[in-house]
Amino acid sequence: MNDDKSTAPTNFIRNIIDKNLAANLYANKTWAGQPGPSKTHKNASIDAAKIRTRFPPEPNGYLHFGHAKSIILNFSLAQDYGGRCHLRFDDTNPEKENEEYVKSIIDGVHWLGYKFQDEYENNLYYASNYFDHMYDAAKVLINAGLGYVDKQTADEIRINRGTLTDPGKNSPYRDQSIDDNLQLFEEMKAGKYKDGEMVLRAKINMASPNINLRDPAIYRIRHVPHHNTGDKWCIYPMYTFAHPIEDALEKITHSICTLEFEDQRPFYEWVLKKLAEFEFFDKPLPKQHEFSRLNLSHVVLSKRKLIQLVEDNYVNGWDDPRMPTLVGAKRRGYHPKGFKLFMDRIGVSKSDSIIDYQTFEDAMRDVLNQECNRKIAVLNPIKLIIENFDENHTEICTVPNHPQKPEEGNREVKLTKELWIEAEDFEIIPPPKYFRLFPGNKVRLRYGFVVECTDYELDNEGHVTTVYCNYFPETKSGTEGSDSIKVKGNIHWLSTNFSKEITIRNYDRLFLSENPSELDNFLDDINQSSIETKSAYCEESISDVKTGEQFQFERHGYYIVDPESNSDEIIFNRTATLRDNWQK
RNA sequence: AGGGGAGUCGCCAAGCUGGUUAAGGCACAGGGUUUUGAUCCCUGCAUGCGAAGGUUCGAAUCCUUCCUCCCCUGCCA
Repeated sequence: MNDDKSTAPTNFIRNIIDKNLAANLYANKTWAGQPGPSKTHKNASIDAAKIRTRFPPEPNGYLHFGHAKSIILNFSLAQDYGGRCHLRFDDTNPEKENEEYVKSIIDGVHWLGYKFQDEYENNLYYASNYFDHMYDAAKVLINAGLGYVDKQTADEIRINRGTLTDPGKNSPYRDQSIDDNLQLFEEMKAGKYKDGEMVLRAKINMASPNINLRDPAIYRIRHVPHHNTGDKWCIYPMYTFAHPIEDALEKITHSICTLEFEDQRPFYEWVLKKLAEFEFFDKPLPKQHEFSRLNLSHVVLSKRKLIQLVEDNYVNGWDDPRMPTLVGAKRRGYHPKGFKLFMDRIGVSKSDSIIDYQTFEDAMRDVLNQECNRKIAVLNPIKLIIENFDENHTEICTVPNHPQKPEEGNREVKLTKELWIEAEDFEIIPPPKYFRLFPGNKVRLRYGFVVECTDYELDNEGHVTTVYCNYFPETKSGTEGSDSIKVKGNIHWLSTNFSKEITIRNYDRLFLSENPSELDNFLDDINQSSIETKSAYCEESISDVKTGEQFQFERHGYYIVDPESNSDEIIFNRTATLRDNWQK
């Protein structure tokens, strides 16, 4: 599974990096060991990191599968090219961000298996720690006549921005003197003005066909305390201005973001080019590259919709195993290695795409098959009584913990006269090609004996309650006679005397249609049977299991111990079923 | 409508400085192994690269026109 080197990730971003490296673009790039403008890095040594990438989340929500794509992309690039990947909180909007999200994001990145700190560097950064630099950068622009304080209202600015087809109109404050702008900007910072009263704008071109270049706002007034800087600031930079600066301060080489920022790239480049002209930054400057975000079928990934699912209680919180969040994935039993395999398989490109959920699930199965030891569980029990079996006898059966990994060892399971088997493993009138139990048919009790069905019993409603069999003592698994009777069917079982009751939560997809986001109301599309809770029997060896432990219940699927388990009740969440090629 | 992107097998995705039988994965179909109808292993699966023209000995790759889809008019990111 990990020898998936045939699918060796090659994508347009790697091609760009290869080309940049071949051109020796970063040969003279210095790094002072910490972020800063050109003066910080000026006399520093050559950066040991061949490239620098970053994952820059805004701490205003929980990480989801889409973030996982970006995290894995950026960190694996840094890993593969001998570089570094920074985790940077893009916390420039105090109204939405908080520490709780910061913590959960750090946990999520760690959970996926990535480190951003070691004995050499600690690459955990906050955009809010750069506010002084950003303020300085804004003044550089103002001094160069490239920035002005606009007293128009938000509405006026919007109207004067023009439309997609009509050019905008210059602000009456556009030609204010540099000194006035400087003074106004300082007064903004000093708290002299109210929220929204004025804004600092870059002076570019109000007639640009690219709306992002029509004198974008770069600083706004917000008298709101910040989770990191407290009351120090009442003006905050806009993302479009802050982001290129953050990247340049951190000497990022490849600034990778999603497609919707493509139109923003000219401004990103404008900011850096101007600041480099005034020696605020050194070359090489970071370059922005865009890839298409992850879309998964049968899933919603927009923050707004995710919040709705949680707040309106369609799911039980952000870590509900049905949620496409990282905390949900962890609780569902999705494995970090599975995420990486999945990302390798789907690649990175610029085309919009919707990936089958099946592809994701299949990558998980691949990983889980390797990672999980096996257990036996009977989920839908009916009784099987071996008529010719001594009711005082207990037969010890040896069971391998992992069929492909003998080094995982064996365990013992006890077989007695009265057993639980799956209701699905018996049919009164078998469908074509059915090779499990039916009257007259022989089947192997996995790891035990071959039995032949002699009779069965029904309840008042016609449901099978008990199946009667005779066993063939010479056919015990692992003995010479085990092959003396050939059978096709092979079913699992548990002694009614030696089994433990557990709780099972079988999860299924949360949405019925392929693309719920396209629907008028995605909430109508919720799968009402996305969770099924039931009690089941499991082998005794399950008793001392711990939260987070994962197993394959043979012939069923992959299960993980839920945190809500306690000494009285062990709860298992179904991560995924096994593939099933058998159709009736 | 102005600007920016994307269209290669059911779903992804290489290739795209022109020259190979158009990689690979997932899915699917068939076969083998197997005490999980799982895993694993084989085999098959685009005369075709959004469409139409053109250039060329030769085009998915170059040119022209057209079509479809996505993104952009926050003092969000």
